[in-house]
Amino acid sequence: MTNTKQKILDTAERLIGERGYAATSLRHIIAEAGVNLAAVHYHFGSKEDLLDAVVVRKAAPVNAARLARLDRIEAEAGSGRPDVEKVLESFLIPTAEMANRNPEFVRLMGRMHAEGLMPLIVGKHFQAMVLRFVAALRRALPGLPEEELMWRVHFMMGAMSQTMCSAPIFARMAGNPADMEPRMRRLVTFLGAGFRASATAGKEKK
Amino acid sequence: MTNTKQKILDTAERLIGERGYAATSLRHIIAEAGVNLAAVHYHFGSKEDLLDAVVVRKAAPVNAARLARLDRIEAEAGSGRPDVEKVLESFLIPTAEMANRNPEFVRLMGRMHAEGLMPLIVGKHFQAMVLRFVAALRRALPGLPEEELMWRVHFMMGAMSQTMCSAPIFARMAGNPADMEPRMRRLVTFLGAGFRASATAGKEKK
DNA sequence: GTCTATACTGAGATAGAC
DNA sequence: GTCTATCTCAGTATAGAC
Repeated sequence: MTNTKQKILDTAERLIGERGYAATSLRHIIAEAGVNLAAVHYHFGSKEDLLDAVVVRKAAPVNAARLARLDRIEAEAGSGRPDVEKVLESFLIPTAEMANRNPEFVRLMGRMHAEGLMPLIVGKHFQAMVLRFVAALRRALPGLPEEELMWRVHFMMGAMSQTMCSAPIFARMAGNPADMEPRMRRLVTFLGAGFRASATAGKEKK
Repeated sequence: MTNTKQKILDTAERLIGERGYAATSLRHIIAEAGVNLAAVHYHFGSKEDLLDAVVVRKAAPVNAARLARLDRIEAEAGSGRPDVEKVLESFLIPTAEMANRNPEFVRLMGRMHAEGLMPLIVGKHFQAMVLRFVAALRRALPGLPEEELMWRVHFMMGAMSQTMCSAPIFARMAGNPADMEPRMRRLVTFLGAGFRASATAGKEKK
């Protein structure tokens, strides 16, 4: 990778983490990086593709950790059912670990979520990993209808991305914003109970 | 309200619902509405304030329905504990009802969420209503520590806003995208179990 | 009070010279 | 690979007509 490309990535990561994607202009980035405006389009094609490169560089290690944990849990379960909470932990805890090692990661992910850019990025790069987790949850909850499972995964994704960003309204109780582990553990408890709920509990009342 | 102001609101609502906020320029809106560019800034001040006016016009009836349901539930409960699921329903079902009567509402709210604009709007106009729901949940779950309750409300908000927009990845299972009632009922079941979960279940394992 | 015409600043993107 | 110059389009601000 050329020096110019590296400088653009590093500067973009820092500025987007600090100010957000929409509020960070390419001109601001290139001024701080000391490179030319056209170099961004030469190396990345567009502002959106630059963001993509920045996010992938941060998120790839997290996804690797997630899959490693999931591999271990599935090996332990053998042909039996994996534990729902353990599967959820393998998905959520690596985020917290990455956040503790690399606080900018949280800021960047929080920004992406706050600006509604996560679905775009997730769809491009994380879909395969998510499908593996859905399969693990399916084995953990064999009685749950497939459609119900998919909706609950949907709910989980919403709660998770909300939790990864410290929305201003909740900032006062966030404690150390970079220490995501406690809140991720709360989330595992919450989601675990939701996933275990009987699918028909709310529908038989009619 | 003047005719010009009305036309701007109607056109902005339609175009933003179709294309999103960022992708809809003021020039596009005023061209379709047949009004002058400066009229937008005269009546609304800025593009963001225009969005605000559009959203409030749609969301005010939903909030009124939510509070009416909550009033009824709290009256029924008297001095006892309200039912968690009923409180959640009073928050979630009016959204589905509005969606069935007025499909553009869902599209607009989905766009707002997808572009990360909900926290901004919620903070401005819905905060008081949310606080009433938090109070109702607190009475419904007297054993739950306050901090845990606040995090679970946080999780709920994430799952709900995710559910209100049909993310492309889930579009295939959305059925009629405007019929949100089934998915909101699934969400009530899921969240109800999460809220009822023991707060210490996930923390004693250490 | 309402609205129009017009100009200003800054954004992302691109063509072509080097 | 890199840079200069330029393009189009965005949101915003203001002066003044009705």
